[in-house]
Amino acid sequence: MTLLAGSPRTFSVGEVAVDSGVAPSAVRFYETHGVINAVRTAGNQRRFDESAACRIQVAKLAQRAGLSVREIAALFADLSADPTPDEWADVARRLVTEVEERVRNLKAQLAAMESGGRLCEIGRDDPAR
Amino acid sequence: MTLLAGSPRTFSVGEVAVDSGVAPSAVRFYETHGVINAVRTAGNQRRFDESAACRIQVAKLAQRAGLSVREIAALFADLSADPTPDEWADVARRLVTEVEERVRNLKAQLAAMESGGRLCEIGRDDPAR
DNA sequence: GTGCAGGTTCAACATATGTTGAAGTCAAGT
DNA sequence: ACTTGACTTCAACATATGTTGAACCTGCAC
Repeated sequence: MTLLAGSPRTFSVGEVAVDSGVAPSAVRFYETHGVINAVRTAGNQRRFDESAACRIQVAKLAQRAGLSVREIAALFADLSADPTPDEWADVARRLVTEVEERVRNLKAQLAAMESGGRLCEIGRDDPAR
Repeated sequence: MTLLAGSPRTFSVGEVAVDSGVAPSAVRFYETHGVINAVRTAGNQRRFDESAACRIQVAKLAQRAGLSVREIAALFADLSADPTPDEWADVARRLVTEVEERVRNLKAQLAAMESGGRLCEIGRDDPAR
């Protein structure tokens, strides 16, 4: 059943920054843009669960693969705090599907250019030369 | 030998815009940033060779796959005006290599997360729980 | 209970990637 | 030669992705 809450350990902005390898300002930026979620202490300080650093590491790589912060936030939207392996698996599947689609598009265009003989008149008809 | 120049047809900003599916302002932007090259008429108007629209179409897809305009310009730097198939093939090879590397990194991180059992402490050691 | 490292917000700055508008010039058809 | 649509440059604006600094507040260790 695994209904027990895991370790209630939380992390400050600075800790998440170190753990994820980005600047504290970036951690705040990701929170305001929905890539990670925070609760607040009585004194208004952010506290993150242990998935935060992980989300950021994935987000950075997803950005390198062409996804915007908005797209990444949307992708992570289904993820609960301290997500289950199943939740992560679903996110991973959708993420990989998306980036592979983009790579497929790129490759198709390149292949069309090369097989096109001379140059890429892909979407164009060229009736009168 | 094929030393004969191909068709000396050139294209205006507006023509390249239509052929590549971007706005004229974007065509000028790509020229100032080295994605495409222009010569100038006596009256200072840009004239592009027929590879320009093609470069832009590839550039848009490469951007979707995570490359910056600067990176794309660097990739196209070796390309001559009206590039040979060999030149295009070399650019295509390097481009695909780069984007596939990024996808590999993304997948590796995701796999590490899932096989990690619980969550991603990838680069971190966690001596005291 | 005090000190201070590290937290808060907010505004300004910075870079990337473009778009828009003004003011003026070019090219191509008639 | 004129007209007119498309071109030129330049500055301002817009959005995305952050960083930096000022001014102030918290949490924790002593």
